[in-house]
Amino acid sequence: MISSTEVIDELKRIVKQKGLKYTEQREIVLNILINAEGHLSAEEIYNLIKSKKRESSIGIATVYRALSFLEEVNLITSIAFGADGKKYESNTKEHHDHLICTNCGKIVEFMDNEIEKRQDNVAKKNNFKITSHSMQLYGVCDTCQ
Amino acid sequence: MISSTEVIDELKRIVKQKGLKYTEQREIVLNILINAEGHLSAEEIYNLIKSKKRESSIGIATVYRALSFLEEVNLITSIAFGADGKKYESNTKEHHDHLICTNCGKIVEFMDNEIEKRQDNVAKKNNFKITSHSMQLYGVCDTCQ
DNA sequence: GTCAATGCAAATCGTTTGCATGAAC
DNA sequence: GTTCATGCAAACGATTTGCATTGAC
Repeated sequence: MISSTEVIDELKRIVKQKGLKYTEQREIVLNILINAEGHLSAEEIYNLIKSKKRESSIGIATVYRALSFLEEVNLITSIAFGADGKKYESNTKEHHDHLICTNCGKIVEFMDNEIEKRQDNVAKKNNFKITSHSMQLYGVCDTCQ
Repeated sequence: MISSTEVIDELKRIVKQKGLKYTEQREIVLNILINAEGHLSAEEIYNLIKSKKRESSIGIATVYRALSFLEEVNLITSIAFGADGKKYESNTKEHHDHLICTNCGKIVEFMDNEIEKRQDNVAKKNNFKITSHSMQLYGVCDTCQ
């Protein structure tokens, strides 16, 4: 687990190293994801920014550009939750998979070392060099049953 | 594994039972998915129909409507492959997961009983009643490395 | 004849792009 | 001052909808 200031510093480092510019907007987007409980869509992030700090405006295009950039430099990760489109989470979190309630939308994160090991195994057997994986279990949660 | 005529009969049964109408279009879409090797998008199915039988026309909207319907009654399943949008496969196939090459798009299907077992376990521990799951391993395949 | 399904075109949604302007360096 | 990032609006691709017509029953 990495602290949030460390991630922001990392962003500054990457931006400088690439000869790019450090902007408030990229920091805001990253900060929101660091402090977010769950997984956010581009639109949700956009709305959060607009409602929280009404003095500074931000364009939805900038949110998308920031998200692509942050994912490219591996500070955040996107996951495609069914039809709902892409959602993002910051990489400050440990790796984990998702249990999703199809009724209320509740998401429980979990991690199973044995599954991870077996996934690597499957990949090896098929001569794939794994870069990432995505695993979601869909069902009905405790309270919704 | 279920035979393709059985699936078509199943479709006829469901349609009748729901008091709906049996149309050639729904049958065509289902048939394409039954006979398809891999996973097809709505657009790919649409193009297949247009090229194969140029006498009968079909609208893209009808393809989408047929796909939603068939998924709803559980004759086909959709999977969201990253940014490429939804793809469909018929439920005649055994359950399996996917290994996806991020370079050439090649998809390898696999099945691991131990992983399945562990998934059920995780669900039980969290009091979820699992309805389905989706698992994709992303990486670079043999020939692309 | 009734009602659902279709085909088409228009509408909508999420996302991306072009371009002039503004901000970081 | 140069160059990258931004904001806006227009463009885009995938999917959905409204509506008049067609086809299954």
